[in-house]
Amino acid sequence: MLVVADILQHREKVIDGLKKRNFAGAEQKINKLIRLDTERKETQSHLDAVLAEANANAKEIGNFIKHGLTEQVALLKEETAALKQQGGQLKERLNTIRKSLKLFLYDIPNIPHPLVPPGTNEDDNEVVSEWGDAPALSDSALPHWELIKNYDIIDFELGNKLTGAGFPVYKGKGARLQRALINFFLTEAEKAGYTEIQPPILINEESGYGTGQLPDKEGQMYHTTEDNLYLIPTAEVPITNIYRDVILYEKDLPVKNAGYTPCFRREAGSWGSHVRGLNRLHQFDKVEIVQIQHPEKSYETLDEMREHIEGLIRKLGLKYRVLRLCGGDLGFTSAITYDMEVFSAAQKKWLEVSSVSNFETYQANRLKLRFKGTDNKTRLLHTLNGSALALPRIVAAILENYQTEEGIRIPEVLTPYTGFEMIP
RNA sequence: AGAGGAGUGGCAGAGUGGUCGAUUGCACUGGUCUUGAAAACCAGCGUACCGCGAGGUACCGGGGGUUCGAAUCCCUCCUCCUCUGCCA
Repeated sequence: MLVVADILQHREKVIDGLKKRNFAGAEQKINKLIRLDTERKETQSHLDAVLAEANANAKEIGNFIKHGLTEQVALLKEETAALKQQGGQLKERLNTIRKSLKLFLYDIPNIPHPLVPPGTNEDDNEVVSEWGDAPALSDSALPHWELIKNYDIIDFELGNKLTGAGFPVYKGKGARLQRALINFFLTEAEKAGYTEIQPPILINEESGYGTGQLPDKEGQMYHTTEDNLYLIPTAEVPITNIYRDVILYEKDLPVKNAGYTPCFRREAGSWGSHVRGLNRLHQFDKVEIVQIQHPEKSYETLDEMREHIEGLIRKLGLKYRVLRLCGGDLGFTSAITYDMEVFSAAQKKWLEVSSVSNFETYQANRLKLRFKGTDNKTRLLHTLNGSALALPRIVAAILENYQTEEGIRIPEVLTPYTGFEMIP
């Protein structure tokens, strides 16, 4: 969430930023927020004064008792009881104000970075770069949902039987390809200096709030009501929440963590014919990279992460492009996001396989993730994360782009991990 | 899952109703001394909110309660340890 002090200091900038996102009622909401904060300060000051007086009385009563001045004790107790009642009311009011202030802050998204282009939807995203060539496929080339049937490597019907739509079963070389990709991505992350993490894939409510999935995306996560836990939609949640309520030292920065997890998304209401095959699933595998960085260095880090991700796609030999998301398409908690899209040759579609974002202090503020600088001051850190990479669409692109008459060729970098060069 | 015990500042560890935000040790930071280092000595050393400041307020696992006053008493939840049970 945004920092109230920043809102007070840069009111116009904040409002302009929210407008770039097409955030409805930006001005009114910010004004209301400022009023609430003023009220909060006033109430707090008042309460503090009352408590200070009550505390002084309590000490005085202690002294009276010590000296056996029972009448004074009774008198002062009575007086203090009144203060206490007043304090109770103020406290209640303060809590109410605090709560609605928090709700307001939860409701306000991050301010976009100046580089973020204006726009309302994905058509307004800016193509930053493009790399590679689409393979020359024969006329008999098939989309991946046909290929997986023909080669019997991924089975949606079986998934339907076991769980339901969007939970495919990977079989034989299909399963092995999954394992190879995860292994390849993790090894590359390790080479790039990331520490591998294996986090829990169920998280509690607090963690959900920490990285901003709650309350914004409540309905998008699978919820186990018995224990009030959520299945993670991305490894970002547990891996970033490791640093909830943590104060780091400047010398420990940047923190670089990576992890493989399955990811679970309900995708409520976003099902349709355009999401055939592996294009959209309820459960999928992903390797995520997360960095925690000094506020002045986070944009260098963002570039570094982007290069890492692009490197992976290049090594796999897939044609791709990089998009800078426009204000309207930007995630709630993100200040800037780049999407990497791979070209799926048979579908003739761009498929998003990675999204890398700088959240600046938005998550850190909720997480209370700070660092102690060399000046010994405590400040909020910047958090960043990116997919490196999400598997299903990469698999879709590999299957389609590498299909031949003899079978599906495996990209060279993967063969040490798969142990085979061809799915015949 | 049942019984018992415990949760205090970065760590260790005092404190069981009254100036306790908390003794002390270690660690850490600055200084003195030293050719340098170590040792010794001196000083500093949690977080948040309000205030220009002096200063005030809150926080001893979380939440609630008793009391003029709670780290200390009560209730509840969470976590950890020991034993029993169960289990991959």
